[in-house]
Amino acid sequence: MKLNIEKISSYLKSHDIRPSYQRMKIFEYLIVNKNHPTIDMMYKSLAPEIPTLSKTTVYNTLNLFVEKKIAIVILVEENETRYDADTSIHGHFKCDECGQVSDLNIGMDKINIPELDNFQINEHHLYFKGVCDECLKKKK
Amino acid sequence: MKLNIEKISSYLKSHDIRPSYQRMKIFEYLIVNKNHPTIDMMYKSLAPEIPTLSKTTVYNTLNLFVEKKIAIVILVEENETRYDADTSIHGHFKCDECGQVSDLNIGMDKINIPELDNFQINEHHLYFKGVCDECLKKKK
DNA sequence: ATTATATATGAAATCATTACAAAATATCAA
DNA sequence: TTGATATTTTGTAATGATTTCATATATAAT
Repeated sequence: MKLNIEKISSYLKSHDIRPSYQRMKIFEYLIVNKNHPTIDMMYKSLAPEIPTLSKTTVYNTLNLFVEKKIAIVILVEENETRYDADTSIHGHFKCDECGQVSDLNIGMDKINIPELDNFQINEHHLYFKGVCDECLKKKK
Repeated sequence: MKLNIEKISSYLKSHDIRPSYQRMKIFEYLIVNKNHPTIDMMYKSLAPEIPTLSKTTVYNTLNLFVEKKIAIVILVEENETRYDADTSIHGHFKCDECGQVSDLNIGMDKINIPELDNFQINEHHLYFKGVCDECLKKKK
């Protein structure tokens, strides 16, 4: 997706979200950074640019994005929630050393689970935790 | 694993955990129920039997179990943590209707992820959310 | 028995998230 | 443009899960 304002605006509109300034900046943050941020990361990053920004607005906006299905919740930690504007089915890896969360290209179609044959599946979640190759190199 | 006290006691000891009454009852709860409980579920279930039980003890005990690797943390909800005494690699399904969390037999070996070739993987997490077959029948 | 160590307990603190009411902003009809 | 109305944003207070901490209790060692 391109980054210009009009693209973001029409993308939000097409998902029944009125494109306010805050909503556009928050959505832009997600697609530019692709870093699976926490609420606090987004707030800290955008606050200088939007001095009146309230953390509540970040919460409200992300809840709206999830409800309208243009973002998903990612749980890789016990104490905080992360978000991703990539709603396609894919996995994640969290490095316990550098803290980065990266994407994994995993089509869930590869995984066949007979136990779920008669189940209705709404959400797919796959993630790993460990140490990434960069951090492994540094540790040597 | 058998359920008798001595088996539990020696299992805890073999993992460097002193088998106090509370610890044994909490571990017994996990392997008898296999229901991936929250702290509150364990506390409410055991409190009548152990009137002096404190919720802090349940927290402390589960943190100890996880540290000593005889239990794992399961994240399927944003607001609460669940636990499982089955530490083998497997997946979970949470039904949004009845709330039950069930096990899935998924060897992660089936999933080959080239992106992680040079990564050290410590934890594997796979879960799905949706509606189970029982609840689908009831809805018709 | 006595002392030392480990564990359990409950109250208070912490921290992410939500609820709520008021202020600010945008939309729309005239 | 103006005013009326609905929507969004904001800040504070409330909520709820989890942790901290000091004390009490139980267990182990001498």
